[in-house]
Amino acid sequence: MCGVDYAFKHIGGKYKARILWHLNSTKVLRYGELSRTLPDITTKMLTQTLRELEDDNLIIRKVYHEVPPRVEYSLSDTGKELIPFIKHLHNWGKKQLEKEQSENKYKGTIMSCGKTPARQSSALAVH
Amino acid sequence: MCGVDYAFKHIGGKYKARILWHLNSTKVLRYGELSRTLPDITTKMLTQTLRELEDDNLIIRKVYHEVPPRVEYSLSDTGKELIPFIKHLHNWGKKQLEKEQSENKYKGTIMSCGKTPARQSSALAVH
DNA sequence: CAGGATCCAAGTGGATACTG
DNA sequence: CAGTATCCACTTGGATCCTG
Repeated sequence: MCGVDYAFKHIGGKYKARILWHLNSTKVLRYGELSRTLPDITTKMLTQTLRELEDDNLIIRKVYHEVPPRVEYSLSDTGKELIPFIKHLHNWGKKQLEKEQSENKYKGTIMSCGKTPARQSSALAVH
Repeated sequence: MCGVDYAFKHIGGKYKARILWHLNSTKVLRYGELSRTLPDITTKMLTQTLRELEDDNLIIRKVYHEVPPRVEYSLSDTGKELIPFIKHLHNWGKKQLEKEQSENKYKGTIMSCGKTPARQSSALAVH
């Protein structure tokens, strides 16, 4: 077990980083707001993910005993420590996405003159 | 699709970050060396993970056509851009682990990334 | 409104045997 | 040495319906 392993175990998964990221920009979000912020998430996954984040002390869950019920989620101090890295990751991912997009513009027009070369025959191979 | 999503898709998984991390400390590693560095990985997972990293242009695969065969892996420039953030993650994870250990949650857990400590080179300290 | 409970499909990783 | 090839267990996440 190492730090990298540990970290990925706790903030890996499909939605955790995104939830932390959104909580950082908005400071506090209700359950329904989170649900709308992540349009593709199901209630099961949202609840489950929030529980895990709470168990790991990355977010704070505040329940208001009202009718109708209200629950607010915000970043804990430990969770805030992850923001710089998520930001780095976000920028890197965005850059790569843009790079891929500009490459895809020419896909199928100029680039495809022949068969795609096999992996082993790449220019990197030393003969 | 957002940057965070993209990034996690490409460096998520059980071994990717660890492989990049080790490649950073050692600069270049052969297949067998990586296998020994990550004692719990199977050849199937190691090969598969390396292929994905290569397809995403995060590592460079250099084949020497010798007998016995030799293949060396190293970080690409894009891969190197990920190191600062993996470092952040590593430190955060280590800190959390130590916090938990002092709470006796993980009694007897051995903390290390792989077999060889792979002393941090001076180049790493630059960041 | 903020979940809980099931059931199920897809994806991820492991064990083992074999190869150029 | 550096992988392939199968087969299989487990985990993750999705769909749907229900509730205090």
